[in-house]
Amino acid sequence: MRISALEEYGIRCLLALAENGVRGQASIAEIAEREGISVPYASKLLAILRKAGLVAAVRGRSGGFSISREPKDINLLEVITALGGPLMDEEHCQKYSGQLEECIHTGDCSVMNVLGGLAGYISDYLASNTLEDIMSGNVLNQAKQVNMNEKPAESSPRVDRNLTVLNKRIG
Amino acid sequence: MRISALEEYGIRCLLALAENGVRGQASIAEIAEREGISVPYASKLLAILRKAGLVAAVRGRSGGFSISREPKDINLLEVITALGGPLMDEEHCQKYSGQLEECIHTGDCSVMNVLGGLAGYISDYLASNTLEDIMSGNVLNQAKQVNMNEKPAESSPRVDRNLTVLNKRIG
DNA sequence: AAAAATGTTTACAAAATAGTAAAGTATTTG
DNA sequence: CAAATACTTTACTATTTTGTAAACATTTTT
Repeated sequence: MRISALEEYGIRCLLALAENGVRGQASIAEIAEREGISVPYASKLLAILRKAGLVAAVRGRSGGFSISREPKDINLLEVITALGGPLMDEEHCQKYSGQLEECIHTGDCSVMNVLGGLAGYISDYLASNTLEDIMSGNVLNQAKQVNMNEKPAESSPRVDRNLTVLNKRIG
Repeated sequence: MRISALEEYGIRCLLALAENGVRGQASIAEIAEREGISVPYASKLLAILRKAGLVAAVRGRSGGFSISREPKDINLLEVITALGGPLMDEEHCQKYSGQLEECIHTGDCSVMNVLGGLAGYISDYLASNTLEDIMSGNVLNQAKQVNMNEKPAESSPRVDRNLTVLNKRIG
């Protein structure tokens, strides 16, 4: 489970454009140099971002790329999804249930419960951070779990529990 | 950003052994059949889990694998780390700062702030869920953010904020 | 209109991951 | 001790991801 190269560089390139503002413009060559990646790779990256509607391109001699929305209106979930697809798609079970016809953990699938929960958890984090947050250093730091109740007794393993997570913006 | 195949199947195989209990034993062939994967692939998978100390192997005619600790004492962070490495290692910046000598976003790196925060966030989730939690369907569901304060004014972008995240165990 | 600058597309090469195959080592059973 | 069973290791193939290259299309400038 890792951040892919495309995701990492995509965020960086988008931030570079975001700092230029919606009106500003930068060429592929400029972005590539600034981020230290090759021009062809930057081309590929920016094409993906353009098709996702995150940046706008102008061709021709005085062309270039600009960010298509204000940084505060672009969150990381949209960016990551554009660059690396969803964290967990519909085909996940079909793909990872092995070679059996139907998922062996059919019905109440415990693995899906925890991995689906993880995906939702991550999505929440990503959706909560905009490009503007990142630029201003105002991002969600990792959750610090306090008031973590002890595990429920074995005799009643399905008791619902609440636990408060204290998040703090770092700056 | 995805769950890798090794991680997915590794969790499943480990769960299969966990359901057998610390005393129980299962052969590669049995596990492979149960999970619908090939015997060679299950071999590779279980070898990784053994080297990580998560399962114990007994050779010979009446050999097989067993889980080396109680399910309540094995959390997902350990499993995921064993199967797919850490979410973000020390070389991350070196690897993804492009071809420049030093990271272009040196010092106060905004990208690292948000991605490091994400990694910590995910680690917290994984560390909070044990194999026993998964087996009993007692896993953390995705965070549902309530009391989300509005963004700070542009004039004071670095104001710290707290936001309460309500997590709920599903069952 | 020609040339230069710039984005677009397609194809290809390299590296990492996923999955398979086979030969080897250890233990039990008769 | 010999054969059967089961884990171990190494090597290999296939697929996906990463990154590069080159030809193409569009706009501006002269």
